[in-house]
Amino acid sequence: MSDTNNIDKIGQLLRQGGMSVTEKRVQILHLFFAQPGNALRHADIEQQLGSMDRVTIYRTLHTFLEKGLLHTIPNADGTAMYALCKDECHEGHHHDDHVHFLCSQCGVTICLDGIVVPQVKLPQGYAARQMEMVISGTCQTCNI
Amino acid sequence: MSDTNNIDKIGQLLRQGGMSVTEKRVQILHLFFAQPGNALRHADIEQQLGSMDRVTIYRTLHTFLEKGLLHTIPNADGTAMYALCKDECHEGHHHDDHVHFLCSQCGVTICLDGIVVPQVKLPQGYAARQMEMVISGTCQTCNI
DNA sequence: CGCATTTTTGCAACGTTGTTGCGAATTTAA
DNA sequence: TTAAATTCGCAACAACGTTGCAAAAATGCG
Ligand SMILES: [Mn+2]
Ligand SMILES: [Mn+2]
Ligand SMILES: [Zn+2]
Ligand SMILES: [Zn+2]
Repeated sequence: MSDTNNIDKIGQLLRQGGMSVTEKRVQILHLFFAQPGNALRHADIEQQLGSMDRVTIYRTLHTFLEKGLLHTIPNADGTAMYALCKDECHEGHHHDDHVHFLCSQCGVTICLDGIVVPQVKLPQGYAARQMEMVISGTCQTCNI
Repeated sequence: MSDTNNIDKIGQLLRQGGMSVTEKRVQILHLFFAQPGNALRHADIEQQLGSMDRVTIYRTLHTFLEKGLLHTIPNADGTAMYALCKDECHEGHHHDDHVHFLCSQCGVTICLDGIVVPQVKLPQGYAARQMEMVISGTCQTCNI
């Protein structure tokens, strides 16, 4: 997908979710569309966008999260990671049942959109609502 | 298991791992043995032990982690959770392949020691080393 | 046991991540 | 174009975690 196509799609997505189309939101969302499967931390965005205020990045990530544009990925180190949702996600209603991969060599976090989190049978009395699966190891690039 | 038995076992475990047996370590480990399947946060320990220094708690958790007495549980909110390892875990070599359950009602995090994380087939080129699975929903107690 | 050595603890100070309040700037809608 | 609503940047704060260092406690040995 070309860069201009991404920018068109971004404006459209924002309006669809009832958000105003601002320069900052477009810039941040553009980073995610540049590498669709990749998760980003707040710090990654701050670094790549140089001059944007920290608080604006935090608030934008929250907005995108609740509007169903991004989802979070649980990780052992304490920092939040965000990645693009598929089109089926909407405001307050996520459909992200895929496995996440964390490369312990290069640090990249990847959505394995094709791999669905397998069901497990819980002990009597437990009711599952959401299942998260994170696999760590070495990624395609680091294995060459 | 009785309280005195726990205290015996705790001293034994510490010596086995080559750690000195100190009052603080015994107190912290005792909390974990009091409710074996339950995970604890730094803040839980600080609250339950009242007068212990924050830094001592952090350092003790790290020590127990690297000695194979505790393992961490990845979670979406940014705080680290710790739970007792099984006997098969040793220094720098964990064997924790069980599913974790997080109750979104009462907040408890539980090791489902009997439920093994299922295998998944990764795309070509990825090499898995560790797999984490966290299921959230409502626990036995909250479902009554 | 008594004593020297090693390890742990508490305190203070600092770093990082994330949140909140508020006025200025931007976006939207009329 | 203009007024209202929203967003942005700054400052200040809070929570979580780390590091250096001196005092206290644990360990090992004669
Ligand atoms: Mn994902
Ligand atoms: Mn566990
Ligand atoms: Zn990699
Ligand atoms: Zn519960």
